[in-house]
Amino acid sequence: MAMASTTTTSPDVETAAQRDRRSRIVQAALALASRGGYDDVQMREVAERSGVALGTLYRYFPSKVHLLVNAMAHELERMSSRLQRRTIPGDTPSARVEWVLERATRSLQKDPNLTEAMIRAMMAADSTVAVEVAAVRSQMGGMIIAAIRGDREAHPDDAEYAAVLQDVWFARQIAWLGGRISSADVWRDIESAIRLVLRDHE
Amino acid sequence: MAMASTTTTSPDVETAAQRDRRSRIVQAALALASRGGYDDVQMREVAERSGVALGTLYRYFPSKVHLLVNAMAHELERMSSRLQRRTIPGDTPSARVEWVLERATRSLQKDPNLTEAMIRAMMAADSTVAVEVAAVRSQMGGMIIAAIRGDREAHPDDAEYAAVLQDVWFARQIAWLGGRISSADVWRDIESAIRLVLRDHE
DNA sequence: CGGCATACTAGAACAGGTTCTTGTTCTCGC
DNA sequence: GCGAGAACAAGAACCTGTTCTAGTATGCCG
Repeated sequence: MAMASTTTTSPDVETAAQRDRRSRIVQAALALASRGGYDDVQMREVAERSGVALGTLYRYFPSKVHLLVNAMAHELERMSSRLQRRTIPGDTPSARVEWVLERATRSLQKDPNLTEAMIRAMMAADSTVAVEVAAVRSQMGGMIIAAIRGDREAHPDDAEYAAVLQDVWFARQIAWLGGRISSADVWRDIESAIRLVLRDHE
Repeated sequence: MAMASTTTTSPDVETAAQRDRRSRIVQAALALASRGGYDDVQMREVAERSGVALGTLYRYFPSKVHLLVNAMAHELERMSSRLQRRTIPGDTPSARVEWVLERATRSLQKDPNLTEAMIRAMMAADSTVAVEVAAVRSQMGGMIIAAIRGDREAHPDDAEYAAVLQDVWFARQIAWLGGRISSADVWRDIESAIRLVLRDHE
């Protein structure tokens, strides 16, 4: 199954024009998501705004969910790379994880519509989006694990703690989207879960 | 805001025929969900099978999500009332919660299509479905809290533990739906979260 | 240059959730 | 029994995600 053949440029490699299109599409999606959330990201309008035909949009992103999960990965990547440029403050794993997750939560909730769009896409993801979803989770997991670890050496259970915290984090966001808890509750619940999960892991 | 007025029977109270329609609708939804999951529950077919007009279906359940979340509450209610009729085995909270959640998980996964339909509906629920979603969560939370407690007296943190475990439970179901983990992993992950969360609470 | 696959555009077409319209039936107070 | 309003049936209509069709442009290999 090596590189397929010789047609056009080799697969995987996009021309500059294509990178440009892809980027315009993601930007348009983010803008629309920010304006009115998940429902306001309408594929026809994304296509129009990014100056591509509807069919082309679907060539780049095979569904609305793919598009939005990709956009989320894009946003998390920015957040994560900003994080890696500094040392996480805090003397205990809980403190550091709280710092990181609070920052991420606040940063996302500054733009509730955008957050709603991304979280809903994550939830709606079926197995055809598994790869993209995995990218998002690994980005997020990486941030949490780094925070647990701090400057100490890795602990084998770190990944498990991170996974539970990530689950709670997503679940609380959903509860918030579902109007079941307030924006303030989101953070209170997450904080309490962090302490609960990391209580001995000082 | 007392009882509105005199028209028809008083609000809230359904006639026998209406209870019957509602029940037929839920049954039809469950049957279709069981046949092909969320996508196979098509409102036109639910209406047809339950012998009501599409408009009537929408009078009873204002959206597909409402319908399916209601169906889930319905199923959990059955499960919960079966549980209340016996003593939960196990000497520790972990053991009891494992017993309950494993039973619930297995019972649901016996019918993966149905489970998929219900979980997806839970995920898709926005604030207009808050009441129904709350019912599902409280049903589930009640089962977990009862298991934590066992025959001892209640502990103030029980609800918090139950909330985290429920979050993990839902999140793992989603991961499974999303094809990111296997059916076996679902249970393994939940079990490990139970032990993690309840480790001191013996 | 001549083919030829691929990418793209424009727009129609399809599918299923939701809404709306029109006419009928049921319920209840009088 | 009668009239008013709620509930219902039947089906058209609408909206948006997705797919399909026809035609055009582009890049590449011989």
